Amino acid sequence: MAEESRRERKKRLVRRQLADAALRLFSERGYDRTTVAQIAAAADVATKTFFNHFRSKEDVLFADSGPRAPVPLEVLADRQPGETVADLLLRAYEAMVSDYLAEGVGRRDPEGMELFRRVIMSEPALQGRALQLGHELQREIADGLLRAFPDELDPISAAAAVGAMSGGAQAAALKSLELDQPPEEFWAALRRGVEIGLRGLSG
Amino acid sequence: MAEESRRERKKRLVRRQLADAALRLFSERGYDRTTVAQIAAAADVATKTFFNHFRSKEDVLFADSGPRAPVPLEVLADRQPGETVADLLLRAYEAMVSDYLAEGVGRRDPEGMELFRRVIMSEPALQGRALQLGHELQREIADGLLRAFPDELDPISAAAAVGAMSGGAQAAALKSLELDQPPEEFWAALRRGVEIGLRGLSG
DNA sequence: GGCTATGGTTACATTCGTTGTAAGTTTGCA
DNA sequence: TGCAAACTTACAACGAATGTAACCATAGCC
Repeated sequence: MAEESRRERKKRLVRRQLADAALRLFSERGYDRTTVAQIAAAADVATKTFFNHFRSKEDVLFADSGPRAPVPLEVLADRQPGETVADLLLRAYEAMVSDYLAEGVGRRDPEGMELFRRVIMSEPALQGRALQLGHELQREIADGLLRAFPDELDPISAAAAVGAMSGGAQAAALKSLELDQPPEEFWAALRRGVEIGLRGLSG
Repeated sequence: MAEESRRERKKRLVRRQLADAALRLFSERGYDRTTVAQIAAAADVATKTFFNHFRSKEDVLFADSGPRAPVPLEVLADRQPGETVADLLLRAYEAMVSDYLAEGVGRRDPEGMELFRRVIMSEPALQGRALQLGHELQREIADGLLRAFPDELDPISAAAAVGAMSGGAQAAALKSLELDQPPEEFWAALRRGVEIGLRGLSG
């Protein structure tokens, strides 16, 4: 498992230093008032080295966020007898949240994740990127859901069901953040968003 | 109403020529293989003039898409007696689609809209921007919905309801486009997405 | 231990998006 | 006619991003 050569270790170190320096500088001076040259200088490497590790300035924030899809997809592949679409979708969603809580985003510590969130919220272009990643995740999950209920769902309904749940959850979560609610209420808001997305307002 | 000076007329003309040239070049050569200098040259103006009209290269595609919110907000402000949240939301949504069909996007003709769609789909960054604009629209509608049902809804539920509907509709519509379905099925998919978003899968 | 291919880093040059500035040109209006 | 405001323009500059070729450390092999 730990078959890591000196070379690989150094490479990972540089990458980590670049990512850390970037997050720090972004939150100190702001995203676009920080140049890639400054990030590279802070990590003590050439500017070009930055682009050897990350495709773009944006990417340094998202590249290590890693794929979130495998965990919920595993749940979807393991449909239990008697489980409805909504039940399974909810279970997949809860597994994803648990994984998120356990692993964090991009192996960052809690303070790092808070910085991460604030930087992204500060820049519209970064929000767009985040929404786009969320959308790709939705598509993967919709495909998994369709595989789990091939006889009961069609591609459109599967996409719509996942879109509704994700849209409800996302909107509720963002609203909660916007209202500066404490963590407890945030999780309650997220739960309500999922519920409304899955079963409508009547639930 | 038509109080338009020669100066304003010329300005609008240049803007229109830039937007048209941009859309044409983007669809001919691809988005990032088209430079702003080329767009400006095609419209026979200086490169800087492009940026006097549009904040960025991306903006030339979205700037004239105009606010879509006023129409549904008007419906939300006109809640009818006995109307449920889902009813009103559905009515606002239908008004928005009607307006969309009548006005198009950015006063473009049907072929222009098809080009517009294809260009956006071709570039992830443009998709991100589109998602972001859709999200802003969601927020405005959620606020309007909360104003219409101040006693029955809270900010979180209103956001979740709008997010669920929008998410369902968006996912269904995109899936339909992805499957290359004809317009008739596209509209049916959109309707189904809205339905699932509003009332859950059971509906 | 030395040799060598590999992979990562580096400086350098270049393209393009974007912004600021100052000067020119057209237009609206007194 | 003349002046001020609004637009356009050329020019310079900065930063993101990419390609290239030289350079250096390491891994793997003798």
